[in-house]
Amino acid sequence: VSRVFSGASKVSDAVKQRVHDAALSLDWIPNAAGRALASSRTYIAGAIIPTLDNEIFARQVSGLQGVLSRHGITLFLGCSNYDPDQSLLQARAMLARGVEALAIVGEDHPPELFAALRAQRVPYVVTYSFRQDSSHPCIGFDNSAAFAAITGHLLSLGHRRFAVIVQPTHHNRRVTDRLAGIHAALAAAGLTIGDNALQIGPSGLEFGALAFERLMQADKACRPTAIICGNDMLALGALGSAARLGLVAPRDFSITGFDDLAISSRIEPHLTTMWVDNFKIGEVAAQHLLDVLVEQKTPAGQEITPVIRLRSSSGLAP
Amino acid sequence: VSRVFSGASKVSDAVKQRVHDAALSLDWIPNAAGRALASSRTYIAGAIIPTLDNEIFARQVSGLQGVLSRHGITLFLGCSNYDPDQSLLQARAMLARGVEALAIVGEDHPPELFAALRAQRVPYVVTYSFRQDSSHPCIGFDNSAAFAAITGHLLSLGHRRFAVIVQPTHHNRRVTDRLAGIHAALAAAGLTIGDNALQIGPSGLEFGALAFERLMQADKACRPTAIICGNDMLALGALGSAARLGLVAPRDFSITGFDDLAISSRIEPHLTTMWVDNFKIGEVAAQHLLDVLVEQKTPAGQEITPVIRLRSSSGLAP
DNA sequence: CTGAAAGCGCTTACAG
DNA sequence: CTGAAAGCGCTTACAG
Repeated sequence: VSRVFSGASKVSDAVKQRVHDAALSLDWIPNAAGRALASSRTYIAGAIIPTLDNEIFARQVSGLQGVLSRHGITLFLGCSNYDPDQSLLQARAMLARGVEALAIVGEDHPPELFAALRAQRVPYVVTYSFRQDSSHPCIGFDNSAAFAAITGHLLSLGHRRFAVIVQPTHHNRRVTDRLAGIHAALAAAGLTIGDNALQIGPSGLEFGALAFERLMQADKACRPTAIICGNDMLALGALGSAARLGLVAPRDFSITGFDDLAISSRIEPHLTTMWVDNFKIGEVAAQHLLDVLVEQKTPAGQEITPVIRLRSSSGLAP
Repeated sequence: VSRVFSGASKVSDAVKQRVHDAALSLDWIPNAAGRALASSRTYIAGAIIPTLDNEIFARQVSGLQGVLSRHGITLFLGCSNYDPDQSLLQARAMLARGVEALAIVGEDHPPELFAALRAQRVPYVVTYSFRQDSSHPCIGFDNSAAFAAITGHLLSLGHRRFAVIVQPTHHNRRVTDRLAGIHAALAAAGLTIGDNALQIGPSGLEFGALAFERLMQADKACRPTAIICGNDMLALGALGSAARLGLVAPRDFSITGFDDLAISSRIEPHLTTMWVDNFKIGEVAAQHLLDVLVEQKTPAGQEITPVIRLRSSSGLAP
């Protein structure tokens, strides 16, 4: 039975047939626990992401799942909800169940998590974030460079008064890196962001709207002319607010997002933003893990470059 | 070691300590395959959804995953991409890996899939769809009744010329049911949908926009005054198209969606739609499966009633 | 409370 | 090509 089910080995067709018939009539399928124990292979991989509520992570999981299932590997999914304790728990549960490889979004996790992966000799890749000097194999993009590029675009349009609306930075190095990129690009132009011009709050339309109102309460002479948002949702929320206040981009202000959601190019004004191929990140991550598992390669990183989409929400400074 | 790690049994504190110390210094964690083989429990459940690209399914998986992981159960995730062959393959892979329970979106899957679940005695629930006379335990809502309700709302506003924009019906009973609900409600009012007034195409902004243009090419006297869309994305696409054509809801036409995406209440006009608590569907599904696993209950269904959100995209017929 | 042993369902040499 | 046996790492009575 084992020889028949574990593929191409020397079994006569007659026996093969007999085994298959018996399996069919008994509803028998091989037991993975027995196989795992005997072969020390589980054909299971894991993915840990912050949340499925954000389509960028959902797309990554799609990419991972597609490639892995084509190679006979089933995927465990865990969500940390941006809580490092949760990501550690999920990782431990997956290790105990014998995952052979793990993809995890970002590198801001407890050191115990990476230590456990090393101790169990489970190959892993960090996805979404990419830093040249990271101690982990990364598949993603440089958050700092991406936001420096957006800032550079707005500077080239003549903007001098900047504001920023971003997600919480707590346990989220990606956001910290984005802020660092903005600060660096502004500093190179001799500019800074004032205390009131940095709005930090929950990712979503709601806070984008609120933050925009706060920013625009200032005297017209001091108001920011360029608003950099940490993602499209925040920017779309801000644009909703602008419509209610009678402010129009790019006449009264310029605004940028990040992610290039489907809706962002289909509302007025079309949103200037950056697109990251998250599906590809998932696929590349899966391929890297397979390379390590199947061909014993050492896991390397790979940078996936985001693409800037210049649209009508950004224009020359007034 | 087994007694220490499998929880509360009679082991002296001294031995407990010694075992934990040894485990720590050796980076030892229990092997799930051995445990599964000896105990015939795997602590694994599975979820099969059409796609993660749709936030309604992503939310459902979040709900499932949260409840299950709190009960020590890890979740396999599979996506079928609306392909019945894929859902069968994924289900088989999960059964072979010993899932103890399965949640699967919708009931339009190959009979072999449900037969395999029964043969392996793996409890399952069908999610998202709910039909009183279904042969499966369902946790979700009645797609037909939901769309009959939307149609009823538009009828009560005096509309008599209806059009429909929906997703492909192939291998997707949920869409067929939605159409049936619309047809039934219209038939009760002595109305039908003309051939040209039924637009079927890929779910998304793109096709929504295209379908709307097609519908509005007709003479003003024959144009539909009420457009029922299969989901919010199609409706938002249609509204984008309307803006370009200079048509305004609810003055020139009324339009409805389904899902109540975050953006739907934040663009002009606010979209009339229906909201389904998909997170709750996931949580309830997980709880039902746990009830079956832990307390040997027989799986029952549960209806999760959608909520209609009346907003400014629908109004009195011209 | 502790130790020793059988057995869960496979894979993998090994002998024929 | 086929059969028989050891062993993977646990759990679970059982004896003490």
